[in-house]
Amino acid sequence: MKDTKTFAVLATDVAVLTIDNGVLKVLLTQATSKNFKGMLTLPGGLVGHKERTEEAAIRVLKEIMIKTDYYNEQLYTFDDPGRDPEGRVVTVAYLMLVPEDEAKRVTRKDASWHAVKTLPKLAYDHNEVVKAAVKRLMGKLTYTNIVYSLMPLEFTLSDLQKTYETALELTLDKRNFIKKIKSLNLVHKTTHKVEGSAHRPATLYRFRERKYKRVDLF
Amino acid sequence: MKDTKTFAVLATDVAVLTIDNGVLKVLLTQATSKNFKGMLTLPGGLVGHKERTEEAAIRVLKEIMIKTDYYNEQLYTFDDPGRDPEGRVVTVAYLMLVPEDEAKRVTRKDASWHAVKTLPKLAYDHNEVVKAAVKRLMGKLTYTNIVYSLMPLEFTLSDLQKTYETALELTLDKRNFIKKIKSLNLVHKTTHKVEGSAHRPATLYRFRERKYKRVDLF
DNA sequence: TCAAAAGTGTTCAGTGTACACCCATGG
DNA sequence: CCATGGGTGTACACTGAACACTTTTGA
Repeated sequence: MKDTKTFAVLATDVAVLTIDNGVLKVLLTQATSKNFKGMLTLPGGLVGHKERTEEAAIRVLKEIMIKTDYYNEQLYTFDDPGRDPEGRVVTVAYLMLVPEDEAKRVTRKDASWHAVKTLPKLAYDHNEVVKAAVKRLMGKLTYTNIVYSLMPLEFTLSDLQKTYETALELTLDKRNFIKKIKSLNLVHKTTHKVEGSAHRPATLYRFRERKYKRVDLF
Repeated sequence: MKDTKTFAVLATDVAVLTIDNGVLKVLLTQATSKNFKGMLTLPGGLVGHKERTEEAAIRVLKEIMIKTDYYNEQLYTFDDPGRDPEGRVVTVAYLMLVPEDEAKRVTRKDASWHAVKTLPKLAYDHNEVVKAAVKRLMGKLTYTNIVYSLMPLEFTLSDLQKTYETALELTLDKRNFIKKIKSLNLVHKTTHKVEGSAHRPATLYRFRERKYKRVDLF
């Protein structure tokens, strides 16, 4: 066996996550393969001969979303020989994070957001992929600053807190949270405030830099 | 392009790391491909048609090492279309950790350990793979208990400390280190001591469990 | 008795946690 | 004036960090 060149079909799938109104969601489309007709699936497709898997992932997403320059990282490679009944398909999965306000900008009709907590059985091993994506997200939220990739340009500190609470499934004390965020120097005030709410207007903040780095949260 | 099935050659490479006498090392073999003749390379090979990449990785390692049931995790998939001059080869890289006392048990003559700090130019993109492996190791040492996979069954607390110091490139205070390790309840004393040293004999310890879990170190 | 590494506690600073009330606005 | 979420400070416990000397052994 060791001298046999093996030709595998190379694919990519992307778990695009966002937080929508206090719910962690993943972007799903309708499966087209005859084996999974009628089921939901992660956006994905085959990789071109000269193409990197990440490029292929972006190419596929461009058919679904207007913008694709969001946080994206390689997640895991799924290689079970039986994962696709049609043959040996190895998929390099990616994790993409989209801010809540951008998540509306999904252009294809068969694509929509689904709460990760209540997913039906997905095509292929995509339930497993989503699980890995959520786990990765939860890990990275606690020891890096990637939360910026889930937030709009300007946001309130309550928004930020809710994002952590939703994604990490915990509740935080408002005063301690703010103290922490301020001590890490991740954000700065803007001169803007949220208008039109039936209560004291919240100050809008921005991240000092939207660039991945390690920081020590919870 | 999106409707073209792409056949890629699927390979696997393993960065096997160990700590040898205060030096972090990686297991390398002689490259055989004509493009990289004479260079060193990570152990690796092509993946069989019905084979998982991890199985293939273990199969390849069995030709080099007596035992292979060490800590092993998928590291990253390297897919640059130009990474192998002979054609499109996508490699799923693994990270394996071997305890110092087991590292002697390398059976093939062309395989040997090399300090990761002073590697020559390796075949393919294997310098990059090693770099990713070391980075992963350093991360996991700080927030999990995988250090067990680098230690022999019994070890002194100084050994353990030196392992962290070597792999993480830092120095630790002995008293604080022991306090930390004890508070995490990771190890327990044995009745054995190290004999024959020209100083007070050190107590040997064991891990309570050699099972991956998150813990909060440094 | 000397050299070498093992083994052991305390103090202090800083961080994490618990906790409650007033503020600004729209309706 | 009421309802709603925004915004703020303090006290205490705990953790992390700095730091030095005695013990046990072999040579």
